[in-house]
Amino acid sequence: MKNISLFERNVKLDKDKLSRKDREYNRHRGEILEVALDLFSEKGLYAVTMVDIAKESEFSVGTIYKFFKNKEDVYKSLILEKVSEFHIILNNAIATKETEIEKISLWVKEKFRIFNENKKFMTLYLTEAMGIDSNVKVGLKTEIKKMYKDMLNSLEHIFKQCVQKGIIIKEDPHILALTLDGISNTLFFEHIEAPDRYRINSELVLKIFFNQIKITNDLNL
Amino acid sequence: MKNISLFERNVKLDKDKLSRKDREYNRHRGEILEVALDLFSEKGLYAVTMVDIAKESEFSVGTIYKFFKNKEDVYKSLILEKVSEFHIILNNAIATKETEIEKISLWVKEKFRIFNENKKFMTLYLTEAMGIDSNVKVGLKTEIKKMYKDMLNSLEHIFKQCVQKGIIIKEDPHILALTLDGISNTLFFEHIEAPDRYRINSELVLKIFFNQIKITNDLNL
Amino acid sequence: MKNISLFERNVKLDKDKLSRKDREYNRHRGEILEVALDLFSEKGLYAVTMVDIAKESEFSVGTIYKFFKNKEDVYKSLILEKVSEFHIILNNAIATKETEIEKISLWVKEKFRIFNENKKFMTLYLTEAMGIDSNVKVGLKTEIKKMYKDMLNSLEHIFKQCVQKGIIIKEDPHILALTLDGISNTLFFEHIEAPDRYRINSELVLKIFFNQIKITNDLNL
Amino acid sequence: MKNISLFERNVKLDKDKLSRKDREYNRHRGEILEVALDLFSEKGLYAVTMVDIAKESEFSVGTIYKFFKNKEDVYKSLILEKVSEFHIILNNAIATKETEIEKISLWVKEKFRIFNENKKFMTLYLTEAMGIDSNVKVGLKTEIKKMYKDMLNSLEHIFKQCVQKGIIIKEDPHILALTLDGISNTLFFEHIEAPDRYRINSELVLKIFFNQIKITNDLNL
DNA sequence: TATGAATGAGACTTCATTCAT
DNA sequence: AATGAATGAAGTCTCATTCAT
Repeated sequence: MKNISLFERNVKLDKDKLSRKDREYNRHRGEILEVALDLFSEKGLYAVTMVDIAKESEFSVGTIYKFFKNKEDVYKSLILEKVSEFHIILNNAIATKETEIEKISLWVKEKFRIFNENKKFMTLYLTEAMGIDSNVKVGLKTEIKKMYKDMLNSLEHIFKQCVQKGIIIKEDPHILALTLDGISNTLFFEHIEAPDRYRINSELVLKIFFNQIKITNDLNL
Repeated sequence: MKNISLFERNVKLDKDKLSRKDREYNRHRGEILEVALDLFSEKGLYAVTMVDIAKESEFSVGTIYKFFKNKEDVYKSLILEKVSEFHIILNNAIATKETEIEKISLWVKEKFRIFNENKKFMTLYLTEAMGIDSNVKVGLKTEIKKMYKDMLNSLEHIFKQCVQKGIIIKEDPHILALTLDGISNTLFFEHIEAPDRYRINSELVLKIFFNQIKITNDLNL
Repeated sequence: MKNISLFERNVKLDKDKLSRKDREYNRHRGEILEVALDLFSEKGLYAVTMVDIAKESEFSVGTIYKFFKNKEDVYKSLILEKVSEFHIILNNAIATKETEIEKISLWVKEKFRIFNENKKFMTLYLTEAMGIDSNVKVGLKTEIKKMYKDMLNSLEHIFKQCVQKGIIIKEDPHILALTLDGISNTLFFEHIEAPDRYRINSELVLKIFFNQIKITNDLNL
Repeated sequence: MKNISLFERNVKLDKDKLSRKDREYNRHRGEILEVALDLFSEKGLYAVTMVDIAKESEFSVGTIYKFFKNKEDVYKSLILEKVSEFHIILNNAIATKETEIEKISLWVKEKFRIFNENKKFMTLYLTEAMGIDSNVKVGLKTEIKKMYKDMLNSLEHIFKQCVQKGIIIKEDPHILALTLDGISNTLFFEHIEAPDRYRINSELVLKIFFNQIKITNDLNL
């Protein structure tokens, strides 16, 4: 059991004054999700049993069911709450800056930070975002896709403005947003798996994305 | 049931002269894998039962177990055999061309073709490649990662030569290979999900990868 | 929550001078049983949880256990106390009248009143009286049967006297008592389920029971 | 395990030529229902576990689920199939005879036979017919009530003709049908519980039902 | 050889009951 | 004294796997 729970913190932030009961409730719920994250990210939804979660969280099985409707609900809550939080952070990053380039730059920086601070979770998330929908019977993927689309839209909007301002090449903003997201996912993922092998960070991603790969102009593609 | 099985073909290629028995065996095995691909890619490993596979393939459950040791074995065989095939195709693509740029270009072209011809499978594959290790109890991910690394190494080797020849910017070849793989995965995946919305193809990926994104040089990243 | 509880009243009758504490105790106990009756008669013993009873009665689960040893005890108390009350009423009915016919007549009248005033309960009761013994693990049925037998004995005794006095045909008084009970249960039950369709009341039951069904005497049975 | 299964027999009667497989299926299904009847009639729906049924029927739990969707399905199948059969027998009894009195007479005779040959079942049936609907979540009672109403309608129809022909007193035929059903249920039920104490049989029920109870005409009801 | 009925371990889930606060 | 959070035993149900035919 971890002492500090990311999930708990999030819940607590929303409401300032909570009764002791409510604070306990949030703390316990957070502890369960924390444990569930560890287990799910290590073994996947189906290889983790409710008894596993109970044992690891030092609650009884019955108690888990006081907080969550069923196993799927644990999984979905875990993912959706955290993804939602991430997308808010990324959208905020975009909002706080003036110029388009600064926005994009901060977006990548924040994303790198999120990857680093939530290594376990990111594997789970990316798997779910790509994967077969029916990992969870009722549309976890659908909900994630929707959130992902929203997030990508914000990025897309910025690229649109970049193109209009003539800062970057004329290319479909959606494609550009996808590209930046794809590059950052791939490189940050590599960073998570082997943090010390390559000097991967947000600067590298931006450099790769914005710099020319080619030097000569006569590449015959 | 499809009449033609990709899986069957692969097996047949290995051995030239096969008895009718063996040919039948290979055809049956391929039919089962074909059905399994349909089911797994639609519902995931855990939502598909052996009875499902039996019914859909019009074999009995017992017969499935004549071909595969257990359910895991069906899943692993399905993925590993196909991935192996893909990587061979991609490596061949690299081998047949003279110049580095041609190699890379064909590599992307072939990858695009593979994505298009194996839409169902690619989702499954990318999920497994990213995902939780123990989707299958013993290390499917490990084996896939190994094959992925081999494939990436070949690509990396080409970039190394590109850098040496001064064709492209000085950047770690591994990072460059990852980047090209990441961009192509992301865009081809989008193409699979919404084939008609954006004009995604291998040319686009190459263009994005090799062209400069930025126009002005004074981006303050 | 009903304000007035039948159960409370019964308990209070037994003891004349009760402290405020005891009076409260009885009132609370009655309120719980009242709620339990509603729930059990609607959904049956197994579909009602202690939490249901607690919520509906606005007591805590722990408090319910202060009044009753366990869930079975709630159910048994509910049924036995009410059945006991009914049988007392019916026996009193018999005792207050002079002639046998008046006794029987009042017995049926009172039974009709009881059915009408306790529609929910009667379903529960008749189910238990007929039903499987182990609805409640230890012999609720046995206890009910004993009370039922006592009640029927009183009726039987009257029929015995009727037969002796030559008022009615010579038939085993037990059979006659059963018959009257059976007819009244069946018709009153129908009355409960569809109160307005047929003019069922105590007079009808008496008329049916005492009148000849046949007109001609040459029925070939 | 009983060797002979009432349930099996019924199924077999319907279709003359069945494959060995189908015959085995029907026999096994019948054996399970036979065991289930024993257990349910003794302990009730909720006190019997699927493991009980499995052990007693000498099948595995999984096998029970091959034949029945769930525990409720075992219970419902058990009751509905048998009740249906009974009602067919009773309706046939009515159809085969000429005069109304003969019809009624045979109806009661057949009912007595059914009670005697299905002692265990009748308790279960009558409980279910009266009881709380939610013994089985989805409307077993509703289905039973419908069948009961159909059966009673046939009886009612005969009484209507009796009244028209002036054979019996003018009374609502529905009430008369209910009365006969009520008397027979009550007395036959007593017979089941204590077969040797009273000479209860179909003749007695008919005699009670058709004979005058009273002798003098000056009963003051 | 092919079949698919049967198995039973093991998962999920519920809820009567307890007991620390 | 009253509460209701926590417990965990026990039930339902699934499905990979086996094996008699």
